[in-house]
Amino acid sequence: MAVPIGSLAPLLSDDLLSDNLPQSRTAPPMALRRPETLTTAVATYIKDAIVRGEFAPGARLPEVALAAELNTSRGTVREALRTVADGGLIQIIPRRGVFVSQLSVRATWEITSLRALLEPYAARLALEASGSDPAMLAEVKAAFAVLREAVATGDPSTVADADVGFHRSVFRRCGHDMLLNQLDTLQVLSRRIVLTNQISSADAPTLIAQHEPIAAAVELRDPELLEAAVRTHVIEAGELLMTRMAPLEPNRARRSDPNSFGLGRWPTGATPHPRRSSQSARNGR
Amino acid sequence: MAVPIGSLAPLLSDDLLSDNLPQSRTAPPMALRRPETLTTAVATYIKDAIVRGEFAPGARLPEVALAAELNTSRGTVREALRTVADGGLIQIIPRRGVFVSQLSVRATWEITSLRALLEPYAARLALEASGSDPAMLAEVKAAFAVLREAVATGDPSTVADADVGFHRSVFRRCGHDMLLNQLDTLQVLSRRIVLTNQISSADAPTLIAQHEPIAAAVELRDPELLEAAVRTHVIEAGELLMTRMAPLEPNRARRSDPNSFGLGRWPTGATPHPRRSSQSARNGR
DNA sequence: AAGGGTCTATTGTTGGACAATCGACGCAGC
DNA sequence: GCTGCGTCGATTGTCCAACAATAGACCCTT
Repeated sequence: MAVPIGSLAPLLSDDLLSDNLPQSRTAPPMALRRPETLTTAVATYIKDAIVRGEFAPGARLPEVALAAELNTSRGTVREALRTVADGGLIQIIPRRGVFVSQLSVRATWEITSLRALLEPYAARLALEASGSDPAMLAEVKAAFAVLREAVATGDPSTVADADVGFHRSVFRRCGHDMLLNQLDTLQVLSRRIVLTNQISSADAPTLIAQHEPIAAAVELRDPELLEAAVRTHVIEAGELLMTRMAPLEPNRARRSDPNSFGLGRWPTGATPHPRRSSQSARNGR
Repeated sequence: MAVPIGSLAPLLSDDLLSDNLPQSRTAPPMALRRPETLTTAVATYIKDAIVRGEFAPGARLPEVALAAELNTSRGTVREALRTVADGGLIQIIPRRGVFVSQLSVRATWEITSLRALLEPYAARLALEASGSDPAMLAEVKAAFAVLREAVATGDPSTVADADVGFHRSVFRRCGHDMLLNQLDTLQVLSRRIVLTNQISSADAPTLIAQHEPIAAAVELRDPELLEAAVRTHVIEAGELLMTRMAPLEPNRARRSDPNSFGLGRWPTGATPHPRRSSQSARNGR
């Protein structure tokens, strides 16, 4: 009974729960303090499972089944679900249940445009905040290396992780908590879309090529150039995804305004890398 | 007993709950369908109470007290709290409780910079989507009128509401759900900050003056001008708030980088209201 | 095949219960 | 007097068992 949700049980019931039981006497390893609460653990687990593609878009997540699989109470699962819902990964419909959110072209556009707006700014803040500290550059370079490696392996999941890692290395030090949260959330959503629309190994060169300018801009310590590079990449990647998934989405066509979103509606680049060239600037894209 | 949280009880126990009880036989007014669930009601109530200033920043919100005041179970309150937490109004610290989030200068900077980034874009999308439809302009004008009126009354709360209303009228039709959500959330946060840092009636003229260009840009149907106007206003308003609250925040000074955020770190305007003459056309894209 | 009625699975919500933890209080020792 | 260490209380985290309400599926009738 209980809809087979996936291979959830083994992980939680054995690892997390045991970590949650009797250990109050055994000199709590201060370093390993678990800031987590069971609810948190469940939430991140569900989140991961979704991102990992364990649940198809539109799939339903019944509370009882989850609770059973995870060996927790319904209440805990409910709380966890509300938490996950903020990330946009699932959708809670009042008396009908929670569903893994769909990956529509429109959603992709929304996510991409948001990223195209936020990420360049964050990157610039990070670079400016870094000053002459080489830490950021080192991190970006390392992330880039990881990305190359990942691409070499060809494993989509590994590539996706590396991609996320690279981007994060660029904006991580932005010193803007809200912004960072936003971007992390958006990236999770992006990653999920990327993974479900298999990036063929044919895209590998493109992938590397697109990231190149970003790393370069960091190396040059040119905030404006970095901004432009990040924006360009985010938009191009988004467009690739959208064009690739468009044919797979037949319905949705009868929208009053067919291309009210569609390609092209991107944020105009802040500082269209202005001086640096008289005005190639114009179309950040 | 039970920490007196505020005048919560009267509203919920009498209004919302009654709406939640027996009415299944009385031909459910389809129009008035309550998409709400008790949890939702509690959540919005708490949210409103905070925004209304009923709870001071840093105040604690004990679950039991809330549950008692609202005549609901702890579970429901907990769920509601998790929901409210996403908005950033409260902060849940794992085994310590939930607290009304602080209104620091830094938080103000984060909120403002985010708005300065998102709102202009949203406004532009809305304007472009509106095409020649006069609906948007009408709405903006109406909202502006309401704002003038509100300023005339001098009631801070009314003014704040009118301000929020005006802004929303400008970006509401952006056709970008995520963006809209973001902005609504940010606006709630902004509003709270504005209200706690009493905008004296002396600011009235400034307030009106700052909104003027926005309405004008909408009337001219000039997306770039609108973008610039919105960005300028958001930033100026934010700076006003920050300078006003800075002196009240003595600590926080010993940050390694005192003005790692202070004024000036704003997103460079896409088109820092530069020309508008020669080639604004360009963005027809 | 359409309409309507019933049934069932799931969600929303409650109440009570217990362990774990954080912070406060108060006591002892320097 | 101040610092450090147990105790205690209040609050949170988590579970359980139960019930009403609802949405959707199923089945029956016409």
